[in-house]
This record gives sequence, structure tokens and C-alpha cells, in this order.
Amino acid sequence: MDHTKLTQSLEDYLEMVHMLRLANGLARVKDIAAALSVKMPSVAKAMVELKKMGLVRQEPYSGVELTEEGQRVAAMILNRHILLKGFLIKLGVSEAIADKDACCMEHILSAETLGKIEDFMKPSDAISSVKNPSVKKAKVVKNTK
Amino acid sequence: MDHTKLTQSLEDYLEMVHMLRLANGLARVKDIAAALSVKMPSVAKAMVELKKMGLVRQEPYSGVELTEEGQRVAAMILNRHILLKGFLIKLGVSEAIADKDACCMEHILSAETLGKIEDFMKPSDAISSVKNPSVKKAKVVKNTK
DNA sequence: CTTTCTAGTTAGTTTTATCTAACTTTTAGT
DNA sequence: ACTAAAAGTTAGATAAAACTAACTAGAAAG
Repeated sequence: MDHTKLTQSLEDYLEMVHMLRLANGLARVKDIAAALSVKMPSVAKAMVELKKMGLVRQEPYSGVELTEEGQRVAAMILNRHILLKGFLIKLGVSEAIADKDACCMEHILSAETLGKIEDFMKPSDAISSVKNPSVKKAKVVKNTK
Repeated sequence: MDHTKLTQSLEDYLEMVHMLRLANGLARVKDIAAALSVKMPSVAKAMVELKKMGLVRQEPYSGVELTEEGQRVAAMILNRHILLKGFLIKLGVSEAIADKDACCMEHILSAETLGKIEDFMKPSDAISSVKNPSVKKAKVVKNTK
């Protein structure tokens, strides 16, 4: 609702809340902190921001929950993460590093680049269209007059 | 010499000094600022840091120069940039966006990922080894005893 | 029940990176 | 040579994101 743009750091917190809820059912401040290698007060401050933006809900001294909007945004970020991790693995990067690098990339890449990576990941034919772009390029003629 | 790790922002400044020197012969504060979309005082502060680290030289009220070490580091960063930009273009991303995204990626990717991207960019054969990894895998047997 | 430990919070500090405003130096025009 | 404009610098403010230290609430154990 309050569509103030998320910072990279807040995206990370939101994504982690989502992941912990998927994994454990609930997201505790302590676990969020451990997973992101920060201390609990950093999590608390981030949650204050995410609450202001209407992305998470939390009654004092208890676990963090996602609002509808929060769920939507978190899922989007997580999808990017999964896409990028798969992409890196396809390039031959080890799982652990792929995960770490995907985590950085997911916050900064443009929609265009993400789209192209998606294209790269899903071609049905065996010969890559990246290596052989003509496969896709059906002749397109623009009306110049 | 003073091998304190560069921040992303300082890497950007150092790289831009290098690019402007390649393009114009000299790097003026005003042009660095314009190229990075920041104001001149931000450049001045960054230069103070880079000077402390022994990466740039600058006599007051004049252009910025690179030390030997600065040259070395800047060239490394620029190479990463060029690699990544080429990679994105190969994926089908437009030049402008490739440039912008490469600029972000160049600061965060692990050596492993950069290495794999390099591998991806240089295979001589037409069929991608990414799509067909067996091409590279000559049988390697480890001495287990 | 009371005490103790764990989890969560609040307050205040630090670092990085930006900005604006004010000042100084250099360059250029007349 | 003098003055006005452009480029560079310095000082101080602000914002984000982390930290430590100190405090508070809740759970668990006796």
C-alpha cells in the first residue's frame, strides 16, 4: 500500500521472513538475525520500517508475519532469487556461492536483464538461442513509411 | 599498498577516474561527478579516501591521477565491467542497460562466478559447453588410496 | 511462585555516502 | 590587469544500516 521503494537491506529482511515462515512456520527475530548475520536490534529496526510500509505485522515480543502485500512482494523477491541461483548453477557455479551471489544480484538487476535471464533458462530446444540468436529472429520488417 | 578493502562506492570512483583518463586524458572532479550523478563534494571526499589508500594522486585544484597501484586496481575493475557488459549483451540485454547492470554486478560477484562467466564467454566451439558440459569434462580419476 | 535465562526492545554511537551552503582558487574575457 | 564565472574545497547536516549496552517481557525449571 505505502509504496515507498524498499532498500536492498529491507528486501533482504522481507525475503528472510518469508523463507523462515516457509521453512519453520514462523519467523523469530533471533532466527532472522542469525540467518542474515546481524544482531537482533538491526532486525528490530528493519521490522519497524517494514511495518510502517505495511509489509509485515508483529505483536510485541512475538514472531513476525507478512501482510498480503508483504507476501506478494516477498514472493517476487524470492522468485528472483531462485531464478538467479539456478542461472548461476547452470553456468557451473557451486551451490553455496550461487546462493550468495544470487542474493546480491536479486536487488540490483533491471527488469530487462532479469527477463533475458529467464529466456535463457527456459528455451525448449537443445541448441542455445544465445549462441545462435537467429533461431528466434523471425524477420521483422518495420513500416518505414 | 594500504590494502584496506575498497567499498563499492570507492570502486566506482576509482574506475571512473580510470575511464575518464582513458577517454579525455585527464579526470576532473566536475566530470567524475557528472558521470556518476553525484555532486562535486562527494567526489572530493572519495578522493581523500583513495589518496589515503595510495590509489590516486592529486595536487590541489587540479585533475586526479592514478598511482601504479591505483592503475592496477582500476584496470581490474574495468576488466570485470567489460566482461560483465559483454556477457549481458550476449544474453540479449540492450547496451545501455547492460552497462548499468554490469556496473552494479562488478562490485559484488564472487571470483568463482566471475570465472564461470569468463568460461562462458570464451569457448571456441559453436555448441555451448554450458548446455553440453560433458564437452569439457575429460574423465578425471582421483587417487582414492 | 519465584527465579533465572532467553528473546525482544530501546537508546545511543559509528561508519559510509550523500547533500547544501559558503568559501577559495583558477581561468578567461574584456 | 581586473573582474566575473567556473571549478574545486571545506564544513556541517542528513539518512541508512550496522553496532553495543542496558533494559523489559515471557518461558521454563526448580
